[in-house]
Amino acid sequence: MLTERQRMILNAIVDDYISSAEPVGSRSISKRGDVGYSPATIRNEMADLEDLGYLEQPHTSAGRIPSHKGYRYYVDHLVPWNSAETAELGTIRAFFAEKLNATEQVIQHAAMILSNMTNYTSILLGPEVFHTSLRHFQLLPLDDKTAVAIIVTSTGQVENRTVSLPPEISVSEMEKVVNLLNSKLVNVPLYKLKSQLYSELGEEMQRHISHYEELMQVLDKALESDHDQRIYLSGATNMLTQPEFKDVDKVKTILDLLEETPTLLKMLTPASSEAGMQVRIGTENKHEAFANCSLITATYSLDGKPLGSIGILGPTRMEYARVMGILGILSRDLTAMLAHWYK
Amino acid sequence: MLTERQRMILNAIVDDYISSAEPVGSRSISKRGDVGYSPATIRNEMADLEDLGYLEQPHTSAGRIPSHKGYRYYVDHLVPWNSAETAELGTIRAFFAEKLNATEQVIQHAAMILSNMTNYTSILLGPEVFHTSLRHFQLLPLDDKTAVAIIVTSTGQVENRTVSLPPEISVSEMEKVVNLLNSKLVNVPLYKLKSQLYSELGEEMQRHISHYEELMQVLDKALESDHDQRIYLSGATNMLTQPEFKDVDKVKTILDLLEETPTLLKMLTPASSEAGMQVRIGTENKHEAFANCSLITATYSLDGKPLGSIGILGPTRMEYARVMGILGILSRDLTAMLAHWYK
DNA sequence: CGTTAGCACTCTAGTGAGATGAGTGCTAAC
DNA sequence: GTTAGCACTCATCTCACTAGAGTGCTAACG
Repeated sequence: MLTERQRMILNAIVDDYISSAEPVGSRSISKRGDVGYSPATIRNEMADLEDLGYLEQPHTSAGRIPSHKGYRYYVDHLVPWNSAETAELGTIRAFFAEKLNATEQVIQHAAMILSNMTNYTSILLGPEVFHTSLRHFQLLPLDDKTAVAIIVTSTGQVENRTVSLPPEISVSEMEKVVNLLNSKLVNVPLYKLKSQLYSELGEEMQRHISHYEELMQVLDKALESDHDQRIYLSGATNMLTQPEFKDVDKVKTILDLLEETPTLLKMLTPASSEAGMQVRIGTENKHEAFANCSLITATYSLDGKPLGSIGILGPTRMEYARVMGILGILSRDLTAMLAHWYK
Repeated sequence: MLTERQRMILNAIVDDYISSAEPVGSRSISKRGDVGYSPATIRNEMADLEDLGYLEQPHTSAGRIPSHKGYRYYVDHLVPWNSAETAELGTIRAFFAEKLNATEQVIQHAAMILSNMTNYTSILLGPEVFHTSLRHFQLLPLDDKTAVAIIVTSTGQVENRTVSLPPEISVSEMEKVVNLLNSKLVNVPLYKLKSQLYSELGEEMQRHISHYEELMQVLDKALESDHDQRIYLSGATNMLTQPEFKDVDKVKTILDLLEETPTLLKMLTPASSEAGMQVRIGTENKHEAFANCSLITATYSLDGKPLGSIGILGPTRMEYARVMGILGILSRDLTAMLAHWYK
């Protein structure tokens, strides 16, 4: 349990370090004014805080920097929550006022806005297709061997994939099946699509249609969602501006990881399942390359169900208060917009 | 006009510098063996080559490095063309053997292969949609206010965009129009779509359909291609491995530019119009941030018309021979594949 | 007893003076 | 025409030294 004074000092140190990226000494804290003690007193407290594990010393004669535990305490107990609200609200409201009309574009645009506002890297997880339902299915022949399968979801997203057609199946048969699908499977959630295909339609199709096996293979391929979630990344190069990443090699491994969709998915998906804001500091992220990074995530939802998440990746020395404020507003607004959109 | 010996020496210097990134001295060239002269002789020639503008000296007591003019000469006259062929052919052939079946996926995958093979950054320009034609158009209502417009091109690419519907237009009218479009505009090149819409169908529609104005606005919006070319970037972070870009600030501006689609388009489009391979060295690229970069581009085509281009961006000290070899093979194979695909 | 001033101590970062060595340009000899 | 030899240049490395920031401890103060 920390004393009030210790909390003040810890808060001051984290604040200072966030904006300067330099170890902070007792004198500079004393001079800030909000902690009315002499450097000597502060030094004593700092020594205690270090013993408790909240601070670290790069070397004997340097100031202190927050440890992971220190950041965690700061985030959990000290972050001045509402500080960002007023300042940033304008930009975000202006963004939503633009009323872009495709979900995908909104998200993509939001990623850009986020990274520009924060100067960190933003990672947005698009609406989870699994939670949306089928609006329309279509199979469009390109030539005698191939066709494009188009799936439109209830949120207006369009997925398409090219499939090759077995020569045994005639065009008219194909059409029959597509019509059947559209009449029976519309409004079925995407993740149930395949199972319903077999359970509800299997029998009927087997009766009316020859080459059942081959046809099912085609449909299987067509309904398979290769990327069930889309990832939007923006401002990855902002990593390079952080002094702690001036070492090119380290930043290379981070940027490389950011190019890998599976890695990002793995980082964001746990957060997307439960609502609210989550902060993962340093090694709390699985990947050791992110040991010096923090990831703040929030979710947006439709009908109370979390649909996707928005995240900001930055150094552990991140402007937590500001970023959390911005993310909070954006996720609320995004949720509100989606609700308004799809009633 | 360079003497044979000068060419040999220039060639040796560029080769050496490409692999070492260090200024190369007379002694090391003499020791290579392929130039059978003493360091002193080579020094004399090097001084001449510097006077002629092919070489540069970072400072008096350093070796020489190739100037832009030197690289240009190397690329134009000295590149050992066929050296790469045999070595790299395997990987590329294996790639095409996989027979991915959607143009888009092939290109995207090709970008990855390229950047992995070369350790540079690859920039691919997707098939220019303008040169393809309409296969199918569809307008799919989402709710009473919005609809998804879907355009399928002759190469199987699917474009989609959300449009908002004016309340005056009824669904049945909408359907009539879409049917009309499909019967009249299929196989029309995309870039002629809008003009044909007005010239061929305008009159007829005006006769049969009320709310002509509003409807045309919707169609205008639906047929507008926001990105008529898609850009695929891969291996941007490979820039970070080059010793000349160890300065984080410089590499930041480069990576930032690479995130801007318009910049990339501007860099690649001139190259995509004329067939063959192009090398732009250093300041030959418009952007001053690319003063230390070279861009090698090749085009792939369909029916003899260049469709798009593939490019490799690296430091001026690039492995020209290898990259040009790889690009040559890949562009030929890509062309062959497209030809085979769409007959 | 909590707080503060003072002081010795530690350690990093920066500076400047050699020393090193790679590489050149020139001259003279082969 | 080619090469060996040599003086010269200049970046880089090393090392010692200094300055400065910051600490920990002790003793004094209210």
